[in-house]
This record gives sequence, C-alpha cells and structure tokens, in this order.
Amino acid sequence: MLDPKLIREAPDLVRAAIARKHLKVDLDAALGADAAWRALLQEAEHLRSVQKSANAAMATLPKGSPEFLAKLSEMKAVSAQIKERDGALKAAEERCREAMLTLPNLPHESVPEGRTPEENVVFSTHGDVAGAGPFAVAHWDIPGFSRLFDFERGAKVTGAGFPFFIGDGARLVRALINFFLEEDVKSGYAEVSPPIFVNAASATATGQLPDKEGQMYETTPDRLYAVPTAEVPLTNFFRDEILDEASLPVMRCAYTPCFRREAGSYGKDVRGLNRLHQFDKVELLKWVHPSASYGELDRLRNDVEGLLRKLEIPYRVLLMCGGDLGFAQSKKYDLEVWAAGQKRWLEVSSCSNFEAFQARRAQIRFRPRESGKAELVHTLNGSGLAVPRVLAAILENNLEADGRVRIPAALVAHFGKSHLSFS
RNA sequence: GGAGAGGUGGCAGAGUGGUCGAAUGCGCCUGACUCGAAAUCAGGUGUGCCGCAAGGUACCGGGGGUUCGAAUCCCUCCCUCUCCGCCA
Repeated sequence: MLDPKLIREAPDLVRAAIARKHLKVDLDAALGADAAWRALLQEAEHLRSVQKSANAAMATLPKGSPEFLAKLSEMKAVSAQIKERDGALKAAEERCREAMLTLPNLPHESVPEGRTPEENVVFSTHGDVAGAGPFAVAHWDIPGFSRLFDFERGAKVTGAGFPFFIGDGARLVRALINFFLEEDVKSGYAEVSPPIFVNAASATATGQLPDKEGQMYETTPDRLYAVPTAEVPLTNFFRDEILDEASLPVMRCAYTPCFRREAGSYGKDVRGLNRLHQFDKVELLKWVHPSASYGELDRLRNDVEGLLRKLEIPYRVLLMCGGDLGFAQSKKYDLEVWAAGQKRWLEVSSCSNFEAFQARRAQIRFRPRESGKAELVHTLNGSGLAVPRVLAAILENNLEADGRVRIPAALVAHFGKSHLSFS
C-alpha cells in the first residue's frame, strides 16, 4: 500500500511513477474515494461530538428530570442519525481501502524503462556459459533420471508437479538446503524455521490475498494457506510490531517447502524440475532502516550471488524494467542460472526492495531515537536459493561422459561424495 | 476434544451503565537537592485518523448488538493460562 498522504498531496508524481510500471491504474478513482471518505468522516465526527457533549450534560442531570427527558428525546434523533452516517462512513472507508489496495508500489528512479521481460537489463553475467556442460542434455533426458526423480509416482500419490526425490536425488536436495542455510548464516542471517501454513491475515499482509488466492493451496476446514514462499510467515513475524531502531537491520533466513498451484502454467516451462507445485527454497529477509534499503539490496544480491559462485554455476543478474517489476516491488534483480542442456536461463532468485509498501500493509515499524515517532521500516527479500532449478543446472552442467554428475566442490562435504550416480 | 479462568496503557494491576483515555504502582522524561550519583521531593509521560489551524474523533482481544450513553450488559469469533483426555 502506498502512503495515502503522498497520493493526496502529489497525485501527479504518483501517476507518473505508476506509468513506468505500465499498469492500468485508476488513480482518480482512489482519489475520489479518499475525498468522499474524508468528507463523510468529518460529518460523522461532528455528529459524535454533539452527542458526546450532550451525554456529558445528561450525566449530571437528575435521571427523571424534565431537562433530562428533553435531552433524551433530542439525542434519540441524533443517535439514529449517527447510526445511519456510520453505515455510510464504513462503506466509504471500505471503498477507499479497496481503491488504495489497487495502487502498485512506485518504482525506484534507478529502475530502467521498459514494458516487457525482453527489456530487462542484463546487469552482469558470470561464469563460462559457452563452455558449460560439454555433455549436457536436458536433465529429464539424462538416462536414469526417473529413478532419482520420480514424477510418475508423485502424480499417482499426489498429482502432477509433486515428484518424489529418491536416493542421491533426495540427498542432493538435502545437501543444497544445508549448504544454503549454512552459507546464509555465515553472511549474517539468523536461521528460522517457520510455520508452513499461514492464516488469512498474514496472506493479506504480504499481498497474496485478496487477489492471488487461486495460486495458493488452502486447507479445509481451518482456512489456512500452504505458504508459497517463506517470505509470508517470515515477513509476518513482526506484523503489527514496533522494532527497536538499534536492532536494524534485522536479517533472517528460513528454509521451507513452497507450495504453488501455478494455475494456467503449461508447456516447456513446466518440464522436469523447472516448475513444481511443491519445491524447497531458502528465503532471505531483511527489515531495514529506510535510509539504508538500497545499500542493503545490493548486499542481499551479493550474498545470493556468492552462493552461485561457490557452486560454480554460470549465472546472470537481470535488473527488472518497470513493466516487469512486480506489483509490490520498488526495485528487483532476478538471478538466473544457465542450464546447459536446455540451453536456457532458469530463475533461481529474485532480490527485491519493497521499501515501505509491505511494511505499511503489515504495520511493521521502528521508533527513531531522534523523533520518537514510529516510522515504517523497509523490507527486502530474496531467495537464497530455490533448490530444484539449482539442482537442474547442476545436473545439466556437470554431467560427465560416464553419465554421472560431478558435485561442486563446495557441496561435497554436504553431499558426502564427489559424484551423483543415476544407476 | 472436554471443563474452568482470563484477555485493560511499556509492564503490573484497579475499574460492572454516565463527567473513563481510563485509578494506583513500577518504568521512562524534566526539574529541585548534590561536586556527581543514589535516595527523596515536584511536575510530566499511549497510539492512530481527520483538520491549514484551533480542535475534533477513534482505540480497554476482533466483530456484531442493546442503550440517549458501553471498558462495564448481550451475542459471536479469536487468543492465553490451569486441569483432564489424546498424541509425534
């Protein structure tokens, strides 16, 4: 959510910024709803103040006295009026809130102009893309693949997109999770193991609700949502709280399975490990002082890049253009690994600065020593990292002539041996 | 899942229909005393929203209701604690 004051005071600035995201947004509707709400609010508050002073007077009058009875009948009318006004006020407030929630976050000035994913800027490229995976094939075509990654039985037991990971496949998943968590902790993120179901209030605060409920798995009869990312429980940890300024930046990491219904996805994107309904991911979260958030974004991206460098996977960093920025982000980098068999880039992390957009919705603040007046923090997050696609890149890039997969040196200690075998 | 108790300001804890945004204590801030500190004394000390301002208004777990008027009465939901049951 944007700052309503900013929208009122500088609508043109907001309009121009939103235009850079190439979204169709009815700012005038929001402005109108806001003005209508404020007008009603003033009327309603005036009526209340009349009522309050009358009530104070009545409190001092003898109960059955003529003056008391006169006031009483007079106030009955006012009370009825207030009830009616309050109804209108509530409706106006709801309309206003809904209109405000349709407004996207403003892109940062450093975000490049652009409408489509093709206009994202390649910020940097690392590693030897051309020379990667001399024996590469798409991972699902590796002989024996289905012995370690059993999609058919997963489909039987649960559904498409819920594979079993078996033997060395399972072992590699576990090794990656461990590697990510331990590296992230070394970078200063405190490890958290959060709930993987959240309630509606949490899903609303991070923006999954009300619009994207079709993308989450929902439980019956408790109406809990399986987390699409650890970002949801992690961000909500401090919902409606005021943090100690000295504790900023707060940095945390969490491993969770992630659940995404991905309704409407199809085609080559979903083959093999590229896109699953359930996958493992380690997420990084930062709650920071507003003045520090862009420096923290660079550091976050660097921390994630460090993981890919240690795994010796060629990757590139994209700086998302306005049109490909998410609804809630001010600035976002996507990290993509090179999958030599598919000859395509796979997104394994996006590192975003939400500025105060999420914090306003979730009411996460800090109290500056100077003013003593609570202010919204800035929130950032990034994957560090998503397991299956990293795994896919390792399978493809590190496939050797004998059909085994070489485990990156940094991972050997976690995996326990130097090669993964499909037989 | 069953039975009971309870949710009030940073914390503890009063308050069962009217002048209660709310006693009191602790904590915190300011001042006095002091070379300084402690102790003591005096004063102050919640948050949000609307408003150019003066000011107004809302908030006693959430929502709804009764009433001229609700922290206080009624309904409902949530949460916490104690005991019992079940259980990794």
